[in-house]
Amino acid sequence: MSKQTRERILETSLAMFNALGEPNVTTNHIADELGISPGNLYYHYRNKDDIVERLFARYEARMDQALLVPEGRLPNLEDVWLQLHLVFECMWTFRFLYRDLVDILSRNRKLKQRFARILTRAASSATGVLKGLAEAGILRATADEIRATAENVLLVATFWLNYHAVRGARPEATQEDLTQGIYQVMLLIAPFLRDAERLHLNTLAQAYRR
Amino acid sequence: MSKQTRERILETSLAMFNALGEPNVTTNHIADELGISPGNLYYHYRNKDDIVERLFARYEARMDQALLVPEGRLPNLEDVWLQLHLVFECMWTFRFLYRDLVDILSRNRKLKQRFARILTRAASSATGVLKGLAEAGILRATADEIRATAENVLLVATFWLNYHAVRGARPEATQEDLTQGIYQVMLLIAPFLRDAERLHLNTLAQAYRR
DNA sequence: GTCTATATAGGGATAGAC
DNA sequence: GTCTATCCCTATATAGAC
Repeated sequence: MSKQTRERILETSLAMFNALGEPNVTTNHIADELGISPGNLYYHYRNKDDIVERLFARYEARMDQALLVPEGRLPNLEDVWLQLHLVFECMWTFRFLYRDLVDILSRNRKLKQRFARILTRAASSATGVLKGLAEAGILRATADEIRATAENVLLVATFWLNYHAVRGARPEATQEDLTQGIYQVMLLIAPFLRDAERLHLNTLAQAYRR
Repeated sequence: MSKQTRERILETSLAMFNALGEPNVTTNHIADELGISPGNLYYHYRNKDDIVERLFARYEARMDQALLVPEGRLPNLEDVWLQLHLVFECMWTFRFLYRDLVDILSRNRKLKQRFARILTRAASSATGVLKGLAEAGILRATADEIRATAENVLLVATFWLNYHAVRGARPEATQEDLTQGIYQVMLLIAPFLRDAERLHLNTLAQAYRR
């Protein structure tokens, strides 16, 4: 049973963090929800931060995967869609992290460094893809424009869920809200696309107006 | 002395919230810092949330001012710069609010509604300015592009400080970091500007590359 | 592995003296 | 207005029995 309980604690913690926000979930809440004693929980994990770190490791591994860029050929817009879906689904799965990002990272230096590393990887991925699109003639932008746009892509993606939570009335997001975020990112690069692709994208995006 | 203490509590709370994050500052900390007793603090304010609400009211009033759009004439780029400065300085003054935005608003329905109202006003202000720039011939974009861009302007502005904190290594931001955020917003609308203005803006922005 | 019981610490908040 | 003293409650974490 040991391994199962250990795993169940992680899963339940993730679910509760996502539902209520990490600061609002105590180790007692988690134990209660699982129907185990607080002492038992502390047998499996040293403390709450330990649980957060384990969850972060999973997040990190998944995001590293999502940020991989197809090698050996120039990217196209389909690649961008796919990658954005992978990234947004990863963010959604570990959304508790994004909800209280600054606070969580400020309490744990290691996590802050690791998250900064992910952002750096994401920046280089975004820049690489945009450069590839430019090389393929799908997009037209100067190096400066690409750098600035990549930065805004990171920012919008990172905080889309927070923005949505604060802007919208409904408490929980749906798959459709995620897609809306993806469009919001795509519209950052739309102005630099060839006419055909830009018009196509704008048409698609209309379906997701708030 | 009564009025002075009441006011000093607000000022010290704001400073400590900004420096340490609102969740990490207790009423006892505030009283200690002021050199008064916790009981005295509770004489002036019902609870911590009361303090947060008073600070929010000041934030709200100042942001409402910053969001006013010049009436009776079409806007120009100078107006945009000025307004962004006012908005960013307001956000900076009350940055504790933005640091833990989702958590703070989730604990207080009134604040959530009032913040949503501000965002709505900001959206209509941004849209109005962009439309005005289009009308003045400074900018060229479809109604859909304007709407999407206004949304991204809000998002980037709202979370710029968080993004900067999480991305950069240095803990506290400076006036220069604020200016960087303003450029980041300006670069959202750059692709839609007339050639002369776009080139000028891109040149200016280079000085603020990270 | 799991439980019960408990230690410790801290935060929010109030009563009553001055 | 201000302080001291205190209460209540909750959260983290550990010890020791089963």
